[in-house]
Amino acid sequence: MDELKPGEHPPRILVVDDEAAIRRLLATVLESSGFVVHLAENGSLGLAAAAAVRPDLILLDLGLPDLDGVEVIRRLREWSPAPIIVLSVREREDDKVAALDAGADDYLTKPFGVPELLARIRGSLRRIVGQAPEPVFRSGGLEVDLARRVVRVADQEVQLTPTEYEILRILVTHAGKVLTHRQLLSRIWGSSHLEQPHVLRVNISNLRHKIESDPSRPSLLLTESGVGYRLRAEP
Amino acid sequence: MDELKPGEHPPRILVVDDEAAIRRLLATVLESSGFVVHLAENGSLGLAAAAAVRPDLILLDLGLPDLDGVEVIRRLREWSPAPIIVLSVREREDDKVAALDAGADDYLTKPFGVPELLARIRGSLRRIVGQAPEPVFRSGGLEVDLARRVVRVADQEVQLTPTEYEILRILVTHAGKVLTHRQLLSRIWGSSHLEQPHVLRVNISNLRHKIESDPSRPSLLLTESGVGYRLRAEP
DNA sequence: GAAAGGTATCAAGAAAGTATCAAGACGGCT
DNA sequence: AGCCGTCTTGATACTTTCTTGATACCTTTC
Repeated sequence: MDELKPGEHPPRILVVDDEAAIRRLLATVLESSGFVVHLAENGSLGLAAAAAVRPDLILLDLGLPDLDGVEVIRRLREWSPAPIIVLSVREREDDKVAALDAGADDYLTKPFGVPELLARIRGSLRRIVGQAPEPVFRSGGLEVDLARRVVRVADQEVQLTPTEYEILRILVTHAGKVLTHRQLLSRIWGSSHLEQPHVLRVNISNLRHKIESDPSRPSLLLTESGVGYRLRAEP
Repeated sequence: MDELKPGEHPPRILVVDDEAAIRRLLATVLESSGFVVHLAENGSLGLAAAAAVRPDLILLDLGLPDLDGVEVIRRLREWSPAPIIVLSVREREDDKVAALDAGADDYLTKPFGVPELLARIRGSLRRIVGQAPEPVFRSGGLEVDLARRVVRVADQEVQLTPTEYEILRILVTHAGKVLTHRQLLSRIWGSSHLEQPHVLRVNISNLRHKIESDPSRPSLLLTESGVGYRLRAEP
């Protein structure tokens, strides 16, 4: 699997299976692979959990006590595009065909090997990368695309230096909140520069001249006198 | 198979398998299901056919006489997003994991049932509806045909060295994004060269002289000082 | 409203990063 | 072996970014 870029969330996986032993096993394995795991023990709970959690991927046992597995797939597919990987003891081909035609993405027969399961999970997740719209911060005329490391002002691309971008990145990821001088200084220059607010001010000033329409009357990058700086978040 | 909307082309499927009997069987089955089928009997021919035919889906036997199946997957994935379903007699989990991690979408062990194969084909095709991007990148006067490995500038073909092409390929597949020096270095020279940006700079410079109209004032291959490089994506 | 502390801006030198040329090393090929 | 194209390496010129100090401005407090 490719390196996870900083700032990306770990994928959420929902496991729907009635056997407690399997739930525990999967939870352990998946969590140690860096996923966030949610568990449900039957179909109705699974559907509810999927709606609540919005998982990035669903592992679904076909043999559930309350609902038919294929029915669960169909109901999920009414609104969720998340990949569904079916786990089942049934070897019968009809079952596989029905599950896949209902909208499942993959089918694994128990007992399955953990490495294969992980590989199929990686594959399914890899396939949906890029279809999900990437988070872009917008406020005023400002647009910050963290994934592409591109900043636009009034649809015009703006060139930022590494430190300027780093300051903006931190402000964006905490948009609306006040960040103290010390917080910014320690995250960008390290704790040795905590008592040198000057270097921060110069950079904030430069940054304003690049992203504010009237740098002397900031509307986005606001000063909180005596405290720090704050990026205005759109309502 | 679901109803084909009028005016839509039937999906093209490329079958790469060295056993004539299986090729014949699949051709019959797939054609009677409404697909257009193309056949290739080894890895090199398969790669060539894929570039020529641009199939919507590829059925690939892993045990080919000339090239390793995983290698074929990797080479396909350099430019093609088409789903790849692996057909193989190998049961070993390692093989499955390797194929899936190389970019295969699915893995079927021979002998497989035809209905299941068709179900998996339907599933894979359903998933890519509307997202098949043209594998030809265009921006400014630059044209990069990833499938044919051909680069043109102002409709004039340009000869790139292997490393130059590899750099360009990575930039194209992440067009618009900033790629850090370290990302580029590790993907082209491996993680041992992470601290040698010089070799990258020389290659970027050479590449610019081949694809930029004014290499000293780059308009496509942009420098992000202190960070890395980025290929301008057309709006 | 004046003083004190905090903030903004400018400009210049230092440091870091980047571009380019060219010479030699390497590897595949006939 | 000798040729070819390609890759690596070193030297050097160039550009961008960072830091720093001087100075003017603003905000808070009394």
